Amino acid sequence: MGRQPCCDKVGLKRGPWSIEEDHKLMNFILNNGILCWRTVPKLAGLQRCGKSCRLRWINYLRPDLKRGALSEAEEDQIIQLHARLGNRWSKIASHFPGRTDNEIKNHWNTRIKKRLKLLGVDPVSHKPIEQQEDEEKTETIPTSNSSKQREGSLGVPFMIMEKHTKNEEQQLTEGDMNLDETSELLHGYEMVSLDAGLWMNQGATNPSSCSPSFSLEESLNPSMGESNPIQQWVDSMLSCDGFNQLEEVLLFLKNCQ
DNA sequence: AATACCGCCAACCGCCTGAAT
DNA sequence: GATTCAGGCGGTTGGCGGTAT
Repeated sequence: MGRQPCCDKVGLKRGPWSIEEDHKLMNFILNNGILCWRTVPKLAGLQRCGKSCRLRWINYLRPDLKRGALSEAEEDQIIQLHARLGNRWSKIASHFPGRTDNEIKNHWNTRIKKRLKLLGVDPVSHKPIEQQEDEEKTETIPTSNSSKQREGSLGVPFMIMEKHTKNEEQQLTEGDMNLDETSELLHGYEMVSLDAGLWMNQGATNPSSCSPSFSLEESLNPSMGESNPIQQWVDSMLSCDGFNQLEEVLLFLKNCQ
C-alpha cells in the first residue's frame, strides 16, 4: 500500500484561472501556509488539481515574484548559465530570485534563442553554427580532451553541456561559478556582441513589456473583504500591480505576523 | 474593416525522483 | 524490497493580443 492519489481528476476545472480562484488560493495559502498541495484545493474550495494550484502559486501568485521584463544583464546571465547547465530551467531560475523557471524557459524559447541564432550561435550547443556544421562534416570520434572543454572561435568555452558525473553536476549547480570562469564567459559573450554588433543594438531597442498578461485589476470586485491585514494585502495585490513591490510586501507580511 | 500571421506566455502533460507506506 | 504517490521538472500547446497585408 502506498499513498493516496493527489486527486481523482474528475470534475476538476482546467484552463485559465479566474480572479475568484486566485483570491481563494491566495487567501488560503496566506492564512494556512503550504502544507500539502493535495489538500489545498479541497480546503480552499477550489475545483482544481493540487498540481494546478501549486503551479499557479509558484508562477503567478507568490508574493516574492519579480514582475516585468528580464533585463539585459539577466539575459546575459541566463545564457552563461544555460551554457553550463543546459535546459535545467529550475537550476537556472534559482540564480534569479523572484523569477520562475517557466518564465525563464519562455524567455529563452521566444527571445534568447532567436538572438543567438542571429549571432550565428547554436542555442543548444552554444557553438558557432558554422563551426558546428564543419565539425559535423568532418567529425570522426571525438576524444575526451577535445570535447570536455573546447574553446570556440569566439573565446567561449563550449561543450559544457555534456553529461557530468554526480560530483561535477553538484559543483555546477550548488556552487556558483568562480569569478575567473564568469569573467571568461562574460568576455566571450562580449566578443560575440562586438563582433556581430547585433546583440547590444537589439537589446537596447527591445522595449520592456512590464505589464502582466493577466490584468487582475480589471475585474476585481472592490467590495471584497478588508477585514484583516492579510486580506488587505491580498486585495492590494489583486487591485494593483503590487508584485514589483517585493520589499513592501515582505515588510507587510512581517507586520502581519 | 477584415483576415492572416506571428509572438508571447499561462497552463497542461508526462516523466522522474524521492519519500511514504 | 515493492508499491504507490507527491512534488518537481522540462517539453509542448492553445489562446490571446498585436501587427502586417
